[in-house]
Amino acid sequence: MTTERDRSAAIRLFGRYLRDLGLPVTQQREVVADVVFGAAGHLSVDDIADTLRGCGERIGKATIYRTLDLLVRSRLVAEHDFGEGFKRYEHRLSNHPIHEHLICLECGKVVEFESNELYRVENNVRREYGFVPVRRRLEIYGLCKECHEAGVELPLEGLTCPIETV
Amino acid sequence: MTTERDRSAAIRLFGRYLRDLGLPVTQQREVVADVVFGAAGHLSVDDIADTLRGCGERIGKATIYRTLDLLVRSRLVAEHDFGEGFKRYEHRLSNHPIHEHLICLECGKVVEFESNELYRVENNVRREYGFVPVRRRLEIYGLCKECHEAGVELPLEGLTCPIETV
DNA sequence: GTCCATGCAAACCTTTTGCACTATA
DNA sequence: TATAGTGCAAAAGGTTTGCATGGAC
Repeated sequence: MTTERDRSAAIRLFGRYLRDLGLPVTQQREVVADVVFGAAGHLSVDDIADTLRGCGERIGKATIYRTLDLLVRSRLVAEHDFGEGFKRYEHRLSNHPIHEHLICLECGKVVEFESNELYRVENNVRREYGFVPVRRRLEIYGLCKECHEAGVELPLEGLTCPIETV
Repeated sequence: MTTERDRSAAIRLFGRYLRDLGLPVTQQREVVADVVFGAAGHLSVDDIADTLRGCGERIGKATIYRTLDLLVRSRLVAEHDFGEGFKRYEHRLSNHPIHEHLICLECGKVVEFESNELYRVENNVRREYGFVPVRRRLEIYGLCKECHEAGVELPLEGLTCPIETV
């Protein structure tokens, strides 16, 4: 969650970003940004549209998409694709601006975690492949603690013979 | 790349998978599978359709999508989303069935690499969060060796002030 | 002969775009 | 007042689905 102070500070930062680019700071942009900065989790565009509708704000989806594009460019917001067929958006105001995601295949819950090992991985690829890392994405899909403890089993649909032995 | 032997073995495995499920082994399914198993890289559906057209095969896209679904379910093929707006497919017959991807933001090249650190990461999340990992996805975006050596610089569009200091 | 697959086109879903109108600076 | 944004609806692009026909078993 975001504190009220972080939230308004973020909106001011977004305004600064827009002004630096010579773009107008419109009401719609501020309202969309406020929804994103004030939310805890990973919002879909529909989530944002629903929230706005709940507040009595009448903002078109095109404007939401266009504002999200600016928010992502400003790096105040991260865009995610968890394979659901649409994108999700998450502000980066937490104490852990760089984190990865655990996604439960049963209930869809997303847990965030940090991994220091990833820095080692990035150093390795830089050294071994000459590849210069800029950003990364690590998602681990599986069963969250609650689903696992509830005894959920995931059906394995693949070949009975593991392909590694082909 | 796949050897001719692996390729035909894979097609036989796919046939077995279909028969185990009581599904017909059709010509179209075998041809699509053959294209995927015979290709080196990460194929888009259009890549597959083009290859088929080049062979004089007249197979509808719906069939390609439906066959890819079966191939992915059989776990002989992996599905990827590199954020291009469409999926890519890669057979899993290599010597390194589990690998991650380095994706060049400049030229789009995809390099595969393996990371033992990831096992450690998975053990950590299991221990710390009670999360049971099933599959993972690690993609590192950046500049490949060639683009980096060619002096390519990526434009940074974000706020000048890093958000970590908000 | 019974299913199921195929191919085509239409539908679907998210995202993007064109355009007349409105608001910012 | 110039410039850019907004909202709506239409378009775009990848993927899925319905349905009549054809093929697998």
